Order: sequence, then structure tokens, then C-alpha cells
Amino acid sequence: MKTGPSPITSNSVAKAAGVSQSTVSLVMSGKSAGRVSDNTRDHVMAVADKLGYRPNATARMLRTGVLNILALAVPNVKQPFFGEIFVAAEKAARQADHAVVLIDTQNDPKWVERIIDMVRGRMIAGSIVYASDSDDEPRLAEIADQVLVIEGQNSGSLVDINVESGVDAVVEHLAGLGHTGIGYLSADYPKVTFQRRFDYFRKKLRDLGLEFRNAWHSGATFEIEASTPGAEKLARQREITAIVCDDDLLAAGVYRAARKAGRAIPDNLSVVGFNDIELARVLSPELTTLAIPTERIAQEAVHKLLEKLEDPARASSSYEAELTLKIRFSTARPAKG
Amino acid sequence: MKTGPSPITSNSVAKAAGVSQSTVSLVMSGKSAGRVSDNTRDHVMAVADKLGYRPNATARMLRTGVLNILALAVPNVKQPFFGEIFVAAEKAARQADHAVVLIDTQNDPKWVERIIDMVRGRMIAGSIVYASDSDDEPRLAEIADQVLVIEGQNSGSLVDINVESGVDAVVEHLAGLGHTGIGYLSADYPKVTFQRRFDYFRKKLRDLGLEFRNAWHSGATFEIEASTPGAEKLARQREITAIVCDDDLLAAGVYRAARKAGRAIPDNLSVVGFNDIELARVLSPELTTLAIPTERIAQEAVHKLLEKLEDPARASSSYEAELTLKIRFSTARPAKG
DNA sequence: TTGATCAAGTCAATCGTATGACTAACCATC
DNA sequence: GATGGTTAGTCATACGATTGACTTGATCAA
Repeated sequence: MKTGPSPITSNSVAKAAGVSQSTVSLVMSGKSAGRVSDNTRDHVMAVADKLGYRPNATARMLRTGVLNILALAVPNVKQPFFGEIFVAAEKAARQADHAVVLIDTQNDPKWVERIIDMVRGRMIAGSIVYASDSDDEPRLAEIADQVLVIEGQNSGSLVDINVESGVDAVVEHLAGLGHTGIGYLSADYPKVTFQRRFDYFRKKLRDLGLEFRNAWHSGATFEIEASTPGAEKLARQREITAIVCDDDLLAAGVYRAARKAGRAIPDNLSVVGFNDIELARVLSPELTTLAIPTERIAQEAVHKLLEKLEDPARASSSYEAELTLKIRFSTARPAKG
Repeated sequence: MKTGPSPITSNSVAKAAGVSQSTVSLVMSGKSAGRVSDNTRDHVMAVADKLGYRPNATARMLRTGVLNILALAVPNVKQPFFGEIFVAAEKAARQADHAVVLIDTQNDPKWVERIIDMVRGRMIAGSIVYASDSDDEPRLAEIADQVLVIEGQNSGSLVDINVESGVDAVVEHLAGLGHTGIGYLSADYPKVTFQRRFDYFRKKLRDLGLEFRNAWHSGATFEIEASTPGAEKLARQREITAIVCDDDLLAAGVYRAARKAGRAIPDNLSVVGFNDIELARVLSPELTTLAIPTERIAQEAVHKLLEKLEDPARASSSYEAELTLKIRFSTARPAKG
């Protein structure tokens, strides 16, 4: 089986350096102050270095009970938006000496169970979940102390986004341009996220005295292809002069559908996205979209989770991200009809 | 600090079930055959279940020396292509009872050192590296037995793609349409990947008796924005009637540049991409591109790495993926000029 | 000289699981 | 009734690092 040539342990280092194993441990964990002389410390470190010694993380965790792995669960890693979330979260975690295990919830139907198992099995210290669904949260409650949900269903979320003001900005922008027929295209997953955005969208229309025209929800997925029928259906309805999309990728689908329906963007159809991924600036015309501060969100999530893990009792203040409407070239006054 | 209410161990289960800790361990690890009666086994499992017991992964690893975490290092997680690689790798790993730690090499300049540390520190069993650079491989050699490189520089890679036949297909397709001025746009990262594709592209031109016109390499990044100058420069050169891109995202950049330069795709400019990400079918016209079988590659990588970890000596056969040219609507005969 | 104080280390128990060695009980066989 | 074999389980140690308790020798004050 294993032919591990030479497992270098604190013991081998101790032997090679002519000190006790405790001393090596003291030196390596930086707790040598007052217990190990500078000379010895330097010597031990030199020997350890020469041998390529790294403390066995597993043994350390077992002894200290402190884990340094977090999980991050996102709906769809293939989406650049979640890639950004991951990159930022991983960076923040790394700076706090933690590693991140990424879980794609769509790819793994039993993801909640896996996270629970990992927490119970002391493989991970805790987990960040982006946009859990209503079905998930009760199950996650089992390990509530080790989980932080971003954009969760209960408004008490430690990290959340201000959907309301974001949607306000979008609808007001469109209404301000003169649109009255505003459609909605959504990716229906995770349900909670979608539902919240959509519900508030409708409320906002009502508040402005606008009629709700039509909406379409693709299946439980983000894939553009799956939204094509919806995009085409909305694009064919001439009374709809603007379409709000739950996600930039869907907006890309609308661009295609608009072309097929012979409607020019933005002159004949206005489109607004959500997330402001790189694609938004590649589409032509560049997409007007609602930007989410991914980096900040991920950072806050990591910090707050680590705080919570250290002391579940301490009620941490929560963070609610403000969204920014990036007005580009996919929105304009509706054509006079 | 930690207020862990009740750490459930094999010992607590043993006590609750009225058996010894060994018996619990035997049952939980499935090694009860011949050592534990069926009755006892069922009873222990029932008790364990009731208590919500999960074996402590850390302790198990320490005892057995068998780790079940792998690392996957990719250049840029935000790119959907690498998202696909991750999803597939994670799935394969999960089926073999392993978790995956994802590392974005661009976001983490010291990634090689981190992987080495993690391996040495027994945090991960081994690592898959997608497209390591020439600078990286010597450093990775230190833990050669625990690493598998996809698209590495040395052709002996256990998992590789057949760049040559892929580029053959692309260039022959364009040449067959009558193109003689073929430009090349590349993302220069990781250098090795780019270099190999580009070198062979030039060789292929020579073989077909075609003149090499122009190429442009964006900085060490995949971001579309960074490639804009290059795309615009190439698009302005009228003698270039087709552009081959290292990556689909770059192709998207070319679409934009072509519009700016007043050249219609495909009638006035043909474009070919690389990877076949979802975007390829969203662009208009849909992009002709070289598809890489991501799922298969990731699967093979995981399996071969696990084999290698089990027995570094056993020379595993290698796998070379064939690429498929997806001919869509971004390529056509060059305009008569 | 005696004791106190301190710096520099070592000792040994511990974390929770896995597992080879051992035991106890039971049955069958010669 | 001694021997052997099988079944069902327990015992005790080891994995490698951490850490509170302890030792040792030196320095210093009275």
C-alpha cells in the first residue's frame, strides 16, 4: 500500500536537533516565548526547515479541537458570479488561515446532509451557504451555530443584500424612461432568492401604479438555454417594452431572443440584468444591470462566520449590502407606439 | 471560547449502547464481519443514529494515515470552463469519498507553496493542477507523487488534451473555407498552455503553406477587458479575415471589436473559440469553437490521482482527450476582396 | 549557606479512532 | 475430558501534536 518514504514528525525533528519533542512543538507553534531560548529556537527551525517538516494538521486538530476548513455552498459554480464569491471568500479565509471546500448545491442534491456530516464529523469548522432554499433552512437548523446563510429567507441573516432598494432603482429607472409594460424573467433557483426579488418587483409596480404584465420562470437552473422559451415568449409581446432579468445570463438570453423577434436593444426593447458579471460589459449593447458587491459580501460572511464559531452567543451585527444600478446602454425610452 | 455542548464520540455511543468503544468503531467502519453479531451491530447503529454520532474524521485520519481531501488548482475559477472542471472533479471525488479544496492560482500567487504545505502537513492527500506553468512544475516536483497535472508541459502527463489534432481541425476548417489571413488572439496564461497552442498553430500554418500574419497576447489573465486592445488591433487589419482565439471569452471580445471596426461576423470576419462554454451558444452568431470534454478529463484526473496515491510505483496508463470542433455560425468564406 | 526566583527544557497525559492481540464462551470431535 | 475451532467481543496501544505540571541548573538576595 503506502510506501511513504519518511514521515517527518516533530519527533524526527527533535531527534535530529537533539531536543525533546515538546520543544519542537513549542517552537513550531510559536509558543516558545519564555520557554525556549532564541538559540534553540533558531536551531530547531533550521533543522525543521532542512527536513521539510510541517506539523501534521490532523494531529493538531485532534488535540486542539480547532478546525481550519470551511465549506462554501453555492447554487452553481459555473456561474461567474459565484466564482467571484468563491474567490473572495477563499481569500478572506486564507488570510485567517483557513481552507475552503466548495460545494455546488445543484450538482449535489444531498448537499445539506453532507455539510451536516462534515460538521458533525469535525472535517469542517462551519459553512457559508449562499442563498439557501426554504426547504434547506429547516435542515440546516440542526447545525445552526456552524452556518451562516447569505441571502437567506429569514431576514435576520447576518449577511444580506438590500434587494428592495436595488429593485427600487431598477423599476424607477425604467419607469422614469417611460416604460409601462415591464416583464420579468427569472431563474427560479434558489427559490427563495427568486421569490423575494420577484415579489418585491411586483409590489414596486403596484406602488408606482403600473400594471404587471408577464413573467417567466425557467426551471430550477441558471443555464441560459433553459430560459430561452421564456425569453422568446416575452420578447414577442409587443406591449412589453422592458424586461427585468434575475440574472445577467438570462439577459444574454433575452438579447438573443430579441434578435430573433426582430427587436433592437435598447430602441425597441430595454433590458436590465442582475449581478454585473463580466459578461455584462461584453454584450452589445453593454448591459444595464444591478451590481452586487461580491467581494465585500464574501469577506463579511467569512469574518462573521469565524466570529460566530468562536462564540455562538455573541450576537454579531449584521451586514446588508447596497446594490448599485449600473446604467449602460441596454435601456432607453420606449419606442413611440 | 468553545461551548461545544456535547462532543459525541465513539465512547459516548459505547456507553449508551452498553458495549466497548472498539465495538462501536468496528461497527461504524463497517468492519464488523465476523467480529460483531448482527444484533449488536444493529443496536449500535441505532444508538449512534439517535445520538447523531459521526466518527471524528480528524482522529480517523490520524490513526489510519488516510486522508480524503484533494486539492484542485485552476487558473481562474470565474471562468465557466474551470467551473465545469471543478464540478466534474468534485463529483468524481465525492463518489470516491473525497472532498475537494479549490485553489484559484491567479488569486493566490503562492499557491504552489500552499499545496506543498498542505501535502506535507497532511491536510490533503494530493492535488490536481490544471495547466501548471513552466515556473511551477519544478517546484511541484517536490511532491511529485501527490500531484497530477492536466495539460502540463512535459508530454508525459497522465491526463492531457490533444491540442495538435484540435488545432489541425480549426486551421483546416478555416483554410478549407478559403482563409489565408488568419490571426491569433491569446490569453497568455498559463504560459505553457498558451505557448503550446500558439506554437502548434504557427507550425500548422507553415505546413499548409500559409503566411503567419499577426497575433496578440493579452496580459497574464483571462479577463475579456484585458484583451480588448488586441482584439481591436486584429479586427482593424483587413488582410486578416479570420481570428483564432485561445478561449471563448476572448472570442466574445472579438465580437465586440468587430462591431466597432464595422466588420460583420461571419461574412466579413470569421471567429473561432476554444473550450465551448455556454457563452458560445449565446453569442450571436453562435460561435464555432473547439470543445474540450471537461467532464471526462476531470474524472480521469481524479481517478488517476487516486490510483497514484495508492501506489506511486504502478505506472498508470495516460489519457489524452480528443477535442471536437463545433462548427456553428461564426465562420464562413472570406469576403471576396 | 539557605532559600527563592527564574529561564530553559522535559515529561506525560490527552484528543478520538483503529486494530492486532487476547479472552471467554460455546460447540463439536476424537 | 482434552483438544481444537469458531464466534463475539474487549483490551490496550498507537497515530502526532499540544500543554499543564514538573525538573534542573543557574543566579541572586539575605
